[in-house]
Amino acid sequence: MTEEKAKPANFIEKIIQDDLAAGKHTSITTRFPPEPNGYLHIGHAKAICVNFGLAQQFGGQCNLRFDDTNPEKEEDEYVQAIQDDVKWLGFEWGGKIHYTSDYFDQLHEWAVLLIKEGKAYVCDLSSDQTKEYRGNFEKAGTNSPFRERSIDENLALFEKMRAGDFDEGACGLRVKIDMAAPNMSLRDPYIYRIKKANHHQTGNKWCIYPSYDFAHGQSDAIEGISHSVCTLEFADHRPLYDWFIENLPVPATPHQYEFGRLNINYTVTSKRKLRALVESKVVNGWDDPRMPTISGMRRRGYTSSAIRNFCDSLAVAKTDGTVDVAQLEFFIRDDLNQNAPRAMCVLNPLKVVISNMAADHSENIAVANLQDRPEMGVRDVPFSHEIYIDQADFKEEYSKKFKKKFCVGKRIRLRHGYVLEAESFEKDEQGNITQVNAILIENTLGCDPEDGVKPKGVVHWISCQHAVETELRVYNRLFNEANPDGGNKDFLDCLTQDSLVTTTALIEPALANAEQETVFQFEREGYYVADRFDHTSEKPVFNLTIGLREDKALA
RNA sequence: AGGGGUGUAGCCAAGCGGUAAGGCAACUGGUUUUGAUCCAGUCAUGCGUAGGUUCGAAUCCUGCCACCCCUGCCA
Repeated sequence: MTEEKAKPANFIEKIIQDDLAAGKHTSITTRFPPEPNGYLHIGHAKAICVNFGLAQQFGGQCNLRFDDTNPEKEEDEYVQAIQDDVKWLGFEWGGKIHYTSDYFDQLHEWAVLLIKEGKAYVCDLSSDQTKEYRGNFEKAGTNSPFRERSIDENLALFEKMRAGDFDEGACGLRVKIDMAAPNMSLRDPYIYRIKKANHHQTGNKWCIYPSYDFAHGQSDAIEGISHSVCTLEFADHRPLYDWFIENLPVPATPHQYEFGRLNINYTVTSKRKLRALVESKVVNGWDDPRMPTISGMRRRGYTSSAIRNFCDSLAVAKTDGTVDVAQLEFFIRDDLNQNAPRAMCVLNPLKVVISNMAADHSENIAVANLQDRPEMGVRDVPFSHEIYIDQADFKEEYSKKFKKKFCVGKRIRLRHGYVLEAESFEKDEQGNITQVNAILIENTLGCDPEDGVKPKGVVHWISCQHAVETELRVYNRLFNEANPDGGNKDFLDCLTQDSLVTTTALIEPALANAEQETVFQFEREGYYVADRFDHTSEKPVFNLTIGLREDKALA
């Protein structure tokens, strides 16, 4: 075991440690509670890692609960996709999947109880009137004229709401707290509203639905959640959360803790904006490789362990900062560098003819898929007298900046192969170099030239007659602004024009048989993944996951 | 009559009265059959700011400033 410095505990871990030490809990239970109204994104990945991570760390359990209190915005497509994403990230939820809608009967019963205790009332104010009565930051609100309705009247009215006798918006159930509270969420919040929508789980059973505030804490209590961890914007709701727990005969007393949500520069992490990108067809769906959705990153070739490592590197604190994308990219490269098999792909082919090699000669060079990882296997790379290298690797004239490039009179090492020496090159009418003529230095497979003249550089290559064509989808960042949704900018005005460039390239024959979703490092070029859906051996398709780091001095 | 949060390097942060951890980025060198990786090293006399308490303050106190969130029958 290597002695690594322990990561300092974050404030939530400390709270849990204290609770456990004080005997407040013998075990802990957390929950990840997405609303199924869109796909999960990198911000959710952090929440998932925090909640499931806490459960793992303290030997507890984490529930997956769909917070489905607003049927108008939700769909079963999303509940399926969310499950796939959580599983793919590598987490297992405790027991069955939970839905807030599982508790609609109980929640309704508790709402009736609040009415019976004189703590809730049916309010007929329109939404505009409600807004006026609520007051504002500087001014206290005023009580609704319906606040003092009798318990019997409220009971009857609420039953009529439930029975579907009222139109949407005609009235709602509110809890009687304090219209003068400085915390706006305490000014008689609505806890039930009329929505005559079909619900993806409960169908047409209900036409009234509990609000987030009325459902969340009680659901936590029902499930025995000990630590309900959410993001900072819910901090104002905590007093309300606690109010329901105190005023209702709930089976447990969960507590809410808030941490700062994840922001990353050059990307947007709000479902609303991601949905806009999908609906305006800026991208090809929620799983477009340019999307910061979990399914998009997956299709991009990001691995789940890289995403988890990134999330674990993040602070769980109350600050609201913006993490540099470079930090995400570091963890992607770090994982791929250690695990991605290597292969060769030539993006801009330049033919090299080897004059001292028989035209009908061809041989297979056995190449390890990943150095120092023999279990990753070996493949045959065919070699013959005509090969392609990348145009960028041949220079007409030698220069110090390009000391590792190929040029006439200089030697170059073919990656995993022989050493070549360039003799001449040919140009077309436009002045483009069309062919390089070279000689092969004998006995240089796996060893240096016997004359002691070692090549300075190494280039990747493909045998002409064995090359396989592939489609390459080269992705750049979607936004050209570090903060696309900052200030008074419209994030749709910050889109990069060439966020997707589709080209063709030449790959080793072995790559055509790659399994979908396998990420390779195309040596000296970058990491590319065989597309999860479109790649086949007949028509290979690779997506750029991320480029290799580059020496800035050479750019 | 506003309330709730937060300010430590370019970015993310640890620190909880004893003299500024760590990661990313950047920059120097070295190794290298990937200009990748890897290895070694550099990078805050300073903790939003002004005072105060103390032998000693990023840590305690006071004032001020800045930023984020809250006025959905969304979550």
